[in-house]
Parts: sequence; C-alpha cells; structure tokens
Amino acid sequence: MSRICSVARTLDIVGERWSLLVLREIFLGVRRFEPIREATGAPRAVLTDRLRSLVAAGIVGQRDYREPGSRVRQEYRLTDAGRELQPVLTALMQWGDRHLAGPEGPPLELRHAGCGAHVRATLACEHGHLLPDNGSELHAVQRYGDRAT
Amino acid sequence: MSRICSVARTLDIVGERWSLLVLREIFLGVRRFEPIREATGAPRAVLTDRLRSLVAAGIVGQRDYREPGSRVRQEYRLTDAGRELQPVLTALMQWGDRHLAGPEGPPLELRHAGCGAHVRATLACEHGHLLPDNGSELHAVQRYGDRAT
DNA sequence: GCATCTGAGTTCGGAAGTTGAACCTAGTGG
DNA sequence: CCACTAGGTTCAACTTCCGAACTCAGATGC
Repeated sequence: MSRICSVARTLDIVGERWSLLVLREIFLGVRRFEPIREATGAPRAVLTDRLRSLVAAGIVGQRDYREPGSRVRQEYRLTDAGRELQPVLTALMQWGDRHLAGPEGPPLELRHAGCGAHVRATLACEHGHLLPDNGSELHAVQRYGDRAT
Repeated sequence: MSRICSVARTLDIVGERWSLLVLREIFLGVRRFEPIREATGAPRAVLTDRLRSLVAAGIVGQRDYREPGSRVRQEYRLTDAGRELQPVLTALMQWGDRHLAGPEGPPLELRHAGCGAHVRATLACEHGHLLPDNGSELHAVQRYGDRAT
C-alpha cells in the first residue's frame, strides 16, 4: 500500500542529491557545463547524467552557443516547467537560512525586482489569506491515492 | 570553487530519496514505523536510518506511546523546525500536481482550515506583493559564498 | 602540417548506499 | 510457555557515486 502523491512523483525527477543544486545554478544564470560543475561540486559523470535527465524531463532545454574562437557547444536553460520549480528552491533556501545559516547570515538574498523588498516562500489561500509557515492552519483532503501494492 | 548555499545545506539533511516522503507522512498524521513504511514504500533498514537522522537533525522528535495490550513503543512527531518544512513539501506537491498529475487531478488537496479555500505555495515580498511562480520578478543578491576548494 | 589547449564528456575500479528477505526481540494475551 | 506483533537488525546482491585519468573535436600557435 503505497501512497500516490505528487510529492513522490516530483521527487522521482528532482529528488536526487545534485538535481536541485544544478537547477539553482541555472536559476542564478550559470548555464554551461564547466561552471555548473565547479559551482555545485558534482562529479562530471554525475553532472552529465543529471543534465540529461533534466532535459528528458522537460525541465531544462539545450541551446547552441559559440564563444568566439571556440567551436559550437551546448548551454542549458530552464524551460517554463523548470522555472516553476522556483518556489521549491526558495522554500529550501529559506529553511536553510533560518536553521542552518552561520552567524554571517544567509549567503544569498532574494529581492523583488520591482520594489527591492525581501522575498519569501509563503503559503497563501485563494481568498488571499497568508498562512503560517508551519502549516498549522492547513487542512489536507485526500481525494484518492491509496494504491494496492 | 563550490558555492556556499542554504539550498545545499538543507539538501544535505532532507535531500535523499526517502526523507521528504517520510516527512510528508508525518505531516499527514502518520506517526508510527509500520504505517510510515507502508505508505512510503521505504525498506525497513532505510526507514530506520532516515528516522534516526531526522531525529538527529532536530526535524522529528520521538515520544512514547502505548497501545492497550501492547508494550511501550515510539512514535514520531515533527518539531517546530520540521513543521517549517511545510512550504517545501507544498511547493513540491504543487509542481507535481501541475506537471505530473494524471487526468484524475491531484491526489491530495490542501485547504485553509479557516476559510476552506485552496492553499498554494507562493512567492511574496515583504511589501505584500505576490510574485509569479516562475521567479521572473526575482532578483538574487549574492552576499558572500564562493568558497575556495 | 603538427603540437597543444580547452570544454565537454567517457571510462574505470573502488567505496558507499539501496534493496527485499530473513531473522531477532521484548511485551502481551491465550 | 507458546504464538503474535511492531519495530528493528543483518545479510548478500545490486546499483549508484566518486575522483582521477583518459578521450574527443575543433581552434590556435608555430
């Protein structure tokens, strides 16, 4: 009896050690193999593999580029689906900032391009109410999803 | 040169295959070993190990319980830090609902306990502006964090 | 033409993690 | 005192991960 769940399905795609770190770099504008490898620390073989599966999953796309004086190579960009993982990364970062940051404070800050204010991942309902981060005002409704194994 | 990042630090703790699924179950109120194992499908040895590291990380706490006619056993509950991972789970679930759900729609719905409206993980700035999920209005400011390796 | 550089990727053998199945254990009820 | 149960532990096979060394192809210097 294993539960059908969108969390599980999403983790099948981005739930390994390096996938989300790779996405973080691409979000930050790092698009090429070597720089991504340096920033994440992933071994080459693993990075090759992860980029391939992110492309296969439609989260990342490839595009040719040519640095003057070099041959054509590939760079990696987020697709629309990939960009929609931003709230996941933001929520992870926010938790780490709060619970794991050193005394120097968070290494990276996210600001609203429009007004410059600090951006947070929040839970909000469709009537516009803001919920506490700890999920205390949350009510989960199971619609279906216990699967005979 | 590996980047210092709260995403990476958070993933060191909850970034393995089963950790977030275990947390999802505990969020849903499943608190005991056997039911968690059935719902997630994790092998026993792995589940034992994950629960231990979640406890060690201060995300999950243990508490005695005693079912009538049984000896004392342990159940697992979220700590405050653990509950604050709710936005991460919600964001993962939301992405899966949008990109991986079957024709039946999402298996689980989250509602605001107060008003019953659907709850979403969103990006919002401290001035109260709601940002698009795809991070398009986001500006990342690196404060420090390139670490010589 | 030939050697060399570079970014991207492959190959390799050893280390680490994951798996399902079988076994262990301490109370409890019959 | 025997069987049952929830929660682990152990085990051997298997898979994945790792870092280091190697390959590949096109660009450039000589």
